[in-house]
Amino acid sequence: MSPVTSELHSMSRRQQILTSAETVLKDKGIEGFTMDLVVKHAEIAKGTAYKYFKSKDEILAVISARALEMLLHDFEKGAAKESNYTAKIRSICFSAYRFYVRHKAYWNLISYMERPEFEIDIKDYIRISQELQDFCEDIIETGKSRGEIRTDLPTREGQLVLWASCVGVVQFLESKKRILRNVHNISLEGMISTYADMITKGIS
Amino acid sequence: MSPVTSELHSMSRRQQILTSAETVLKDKGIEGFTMDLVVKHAEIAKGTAYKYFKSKDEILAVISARALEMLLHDFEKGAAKESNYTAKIRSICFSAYRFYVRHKAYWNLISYMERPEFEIDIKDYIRISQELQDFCEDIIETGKSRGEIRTDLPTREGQLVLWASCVGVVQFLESKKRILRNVHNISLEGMISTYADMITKGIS
Amino acid sequence: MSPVTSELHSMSRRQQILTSAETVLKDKGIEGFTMDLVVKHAEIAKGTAYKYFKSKDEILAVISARALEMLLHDFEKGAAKESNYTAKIRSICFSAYRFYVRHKAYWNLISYMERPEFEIDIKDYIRISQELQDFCEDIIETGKSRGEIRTDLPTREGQLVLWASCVGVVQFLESKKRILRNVHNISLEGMISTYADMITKGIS
Amino acid sequence: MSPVTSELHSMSRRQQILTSAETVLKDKGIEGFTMDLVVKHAEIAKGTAYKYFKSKDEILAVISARALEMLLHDFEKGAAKESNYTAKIRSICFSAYRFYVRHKAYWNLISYMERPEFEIDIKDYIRISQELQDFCEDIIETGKSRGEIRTDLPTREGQLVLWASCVGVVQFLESKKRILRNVHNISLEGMISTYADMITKGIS
DNA sequence: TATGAATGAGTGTTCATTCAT
DNA sequence: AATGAATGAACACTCATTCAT
Repeated sequence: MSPVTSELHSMSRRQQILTSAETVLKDKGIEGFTMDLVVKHAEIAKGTAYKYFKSKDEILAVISARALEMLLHDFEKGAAKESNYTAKIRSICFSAYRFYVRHKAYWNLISYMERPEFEIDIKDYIRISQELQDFCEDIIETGKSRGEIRTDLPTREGQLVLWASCVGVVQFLESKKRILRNVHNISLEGMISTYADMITKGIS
Repeated sequence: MSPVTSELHSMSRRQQILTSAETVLKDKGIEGFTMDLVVKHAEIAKGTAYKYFKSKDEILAVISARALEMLLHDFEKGAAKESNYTAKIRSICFSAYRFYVRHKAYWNLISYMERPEFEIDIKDYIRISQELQDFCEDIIETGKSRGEIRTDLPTREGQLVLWASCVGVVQFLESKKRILRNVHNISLEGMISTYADMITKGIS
Repeated sequence: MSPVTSELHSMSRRQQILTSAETVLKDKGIEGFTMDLVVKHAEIAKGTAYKYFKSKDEILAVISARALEMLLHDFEKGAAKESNYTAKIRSICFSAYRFYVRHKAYWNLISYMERPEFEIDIKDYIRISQELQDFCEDIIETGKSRGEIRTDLPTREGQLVLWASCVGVVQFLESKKRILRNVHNISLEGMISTYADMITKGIS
Repeated sequence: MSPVTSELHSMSRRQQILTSAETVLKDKGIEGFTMDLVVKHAEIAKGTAYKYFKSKDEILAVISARALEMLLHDFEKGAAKESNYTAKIRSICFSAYRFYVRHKAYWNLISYMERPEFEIDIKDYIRISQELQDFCEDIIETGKSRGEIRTDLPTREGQLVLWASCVGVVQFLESKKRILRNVHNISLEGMISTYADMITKGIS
C-alpha cells in the first residue's frame, strides 16, 4: 500500500470513527456517550478507536471543534445574503437557532468539555471560537460606522452577548421544548423571530 | 400510628431525603451525585430512599422543580424592588444571573434531565415553570398598559424570550468562562449588564 | 440482625475476601493477581469486594501486613526454642526460609508495594516491620552482652543485614530453584544450613 | 543474498530489537515495557519483531541472560583487582550491589519471569548462570587451597550462598529502602559493607 | 416501615498478538 | 522479509437498584 493510499485509509478510519461518535452523541447525548457504543456503531474493535484517538475526550474535543466550524460557516453564509447590518445580525440569530436544532447534542458537549478535569488540548476549539467572535465583531463595527447600530454599544461585549444569547436562547428553548409544547402552542421559529426583533431593536 | 401521623412522617422522610440530595448535588455536582452519598448524608438506609422515590432520576426531577421555585422567588423579590417596568425586567436578568452563579449544579441537572433515557414525569416542574411564565407575562402586560413597553411585542413570546435569554445567556457565558478569560479580560457582570441594556432597549 | 451479628458477618466477609485474595496471590503471583479472580474465587460480585476494601491495593496492603505478622510469629517461636544466642539467629534464618517457601508470593507483593505509585497507607506494615527489627536487635544486643556475638558488629546494621539476608537469600534461592535443580542436586535446606553457618560464624 | 549474508542480517535485526528492548526496559521498567515501545524505538514494524521473537516473554528471557552476562563481567573485573581471596569475595558483594543499583529494572525482570505463566525456555540464562557459579566456585576452591578460606565450607553450597546472598540482600534492601529511611538514617553502602564483613568473616 | 449487604452490567483504557498485503 | 492496521480479552473500579430480613 502506498503511503498516500495508507494515509487516505487512515483518514477515512478517523472519519468513520468521528461519524460514529457524532451519531452516538446525537442519539444518546453526552451522558450516554460511551466508547463501547462508538466502536459498536463503527463496527470496529475497541483498540482500533484508541489507535486513532488517544481518549474519549479527544474524540469529543475534535467533534466540538468541527461543530463550531460548521456553525461559523452557517453564520457566514446566512449573513452574506443580507446587505443591511441589523439584518445580518438577525440572520445570525436564525442560523444559530437552526444549527442547534439540528445538532442539539453539541450543547452539552460544551459543558462536558468545561469540566475542570477535561485535559485535552482544545486549541482548535479556541481558535475557531475566536474566528467566530471576530466575525461578529466585524459586523457590529461596520454596522456602527454605517449608523445602523447605536455607537454606545460596546463592540466586544455586544458581540459576545449576541453570540451568547443566540446560542444560549436556543439551548434553553430546546431544553424547554417539551414544557413549551405542553403549555401553549408555541412555535420555536416564532420565538426566535421575537428574540431577533428584540436584539436588533436593542442594538439599533 | 394514625394515617395522618404516618403521612406526616412520610412527608418529612421525603423532605429529609430531598434536603440531603440537594446538599449532595451542590457539594458534588451532577457528576458526583450518587444515591450512596444521599443516603449517607440523610443517615438512612439505601432501601428507605427507594421506598420514597422510585429512582435516582425521580429525586433529581423533584429537585429541579424546587430549583425553579427558588428562581421564581428570586425573580419576585428582585422585581418588587423596582417600580419601573423595564427596570423590573432588568432586575429579572440579574436575578437569573446571580441565581445560576450561586447554584451552578442546577444547570447540569437540566442537561442531565435532557438525556433521551430520562423517563420521569416532570409535572411539578411544568407547573412551576408555568407560574414563572405567568409572572413574567404579567410584568410585560402591565408594562405595555403603562406605555413602558412597546405594544407590538407579543406578550407570550416576549416573556419566554426574556426568560430563555436570561438563563440561556448565563449558561452560555458560564460554559465559555475559560475561553473568555483567555481571549480578553471580560467580566461576566459587565456582560450581563450589556445584555440587560440590549433587552430593555429592545422592548421599550 | 443485631449489630454484633452484623459485625461478625462483616468480618467474615472481609476474611472470606482476604482468604480468596491470598489463594489467588499464591496461585497466580502478584502479576496475575486480579480482582476478577479474587471475586470469582470468593464467589461474590465485584461490587461486594469493593464494599469491604476500597481498592485492590488495599487488599494487598492488608495481606502483606498479615504476612509480616506471621513471619514475626515464626521468628519468635523458633528463637524461643534455643537458649544460645547464635543458635537463635540460626533459627531465624531457618524460620525465614521455611516461611517463604510456604508463602513465596509475598516477596513480589513487597516489591509491588514499593512502587512509587502505591498510595495505600502501609502503617500496619511499617509497624510490624519495626517490631520484627526490634526483635532481632534485641537478640544481637543480648548476644553481645553475653559474649556470644562479637561486639564490633554494629547492632542496627547487623540486625538489618541478618533480616535482609535471611529473606533475601531465600527469595533468590526460590527464584533460582529451577536452575539450581537443573545444574546440580542442590538441596535448598542444605544451602540454608550453609548460609546460617556463614552468618553465625560471621557474627561470633 | 547469500544465506550467510541473510543470517547476518537476521542476527543484526535480533540485536537491533534486543538493544531497543533493553533501552525500553531501563527507561520504563518492567511495568512499562511494551512491544509498542520496543518496535517504535527500533523503528521497525510490529510484525517484524514477532518474526524474530515469538513473544514478548522470549525477548525478556534473552535480556535476562544478557543481564547475567554483564553481572558476571562485573564480578570478574572487580575480583581481578584483588589478590587476596576473601577480598575477592568482598569485591563480588560490592559488584552485585552496584550492578543492581545501576540496573534496577533487571530485578523486576526476574520477578516477572517467575510468574507461573512464564513458559519460555531459558537455556541461555541457565548457561550463563552456570558460568557465574563456576567463577565463584573457583575463587572459593583456590581460597581454600591457599588457607584463606576455611576448608569445612562446602564449595558448591558456599558459592551459591555467596551469590544468592549478594543479590538477595541487595534486592531486599532496595525493596525496603523507604521503610529503612523512615526508621533510621541507614546508608545502603554501609549496610553492604557490614554484610560483606559478615560474609568474609563467616568464611575465613 | 426500614434495613444494608449484595449485585453485575458497565466505564475508559491497554497491549500482546495476528494476518492480509 | 517486512509491514502496521486491527483485534478483543483484560483490567480496576462504579453505582443504581434489589430483596431477604
